[in-house]
Amino acid sequence: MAYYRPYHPPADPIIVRDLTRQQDELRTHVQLQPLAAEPTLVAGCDSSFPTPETVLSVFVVLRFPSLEVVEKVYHTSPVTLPYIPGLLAFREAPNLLLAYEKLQHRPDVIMVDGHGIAHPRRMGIAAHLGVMLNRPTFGVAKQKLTGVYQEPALQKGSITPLTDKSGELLGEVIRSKDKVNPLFVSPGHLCDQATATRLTLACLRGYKLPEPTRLADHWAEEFKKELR
DNA sequence: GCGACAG
DNA sequence: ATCTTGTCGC
Repeated sequence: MAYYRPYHPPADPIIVRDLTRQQDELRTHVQLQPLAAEPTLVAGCDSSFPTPETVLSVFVVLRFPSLEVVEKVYHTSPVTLPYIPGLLAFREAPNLLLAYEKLQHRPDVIMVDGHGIAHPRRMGIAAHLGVMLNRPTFGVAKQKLTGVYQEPALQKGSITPLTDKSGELLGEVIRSKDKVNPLFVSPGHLCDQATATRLTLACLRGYKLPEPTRLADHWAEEFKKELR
């Protein structure tokens, strides 16, 4: 279905080199481990762009495992960087952090819209945000960034590993709903693959996207409309 | 040199 | 991500 291949405009090589080094430094702080305890509050976050020069980030907090919404906030800032594959965090994380600060509740774990360690340098936006906040995070992406995998069975719940060419596990490809494109789930920080996958499945409610990201996606779209 | 390329 | 209508399939 990918009739057109996205064209990625050339990015300033100086900026790319600097940000890439920052990722390598941040990477040394990442820790993959099970959560200290079963979560009570799970957050979801996502960003939208009301205008090409404005970022709008949303955070929603849900009680777990009931998934009832307990809070939702958003924040907007001017865009400072274009989208560059692999450097998404530097474009969206700063504003996500500002939105996070507005929360009255402290989520036990955060589900991020994007990859965790399933990244060329193992520093996707979920891992990046986790290190910045020093909080548990994992990523749920709709498209692959890097790695290889076999298509999971068409039935909901089917899972396949996402690995790099050397066989290292980067994440898991999950069919969250019958016959819909699978999701790419990977740990970010202070979380492990088993936990990320387990929570993703526990947050499904009949839709392709797990509730935290689905609702964050929804509100990112709603708040965007309100701003125009 | 040729593809791949989160949101 | 964003623009943007109808349409095919379950």
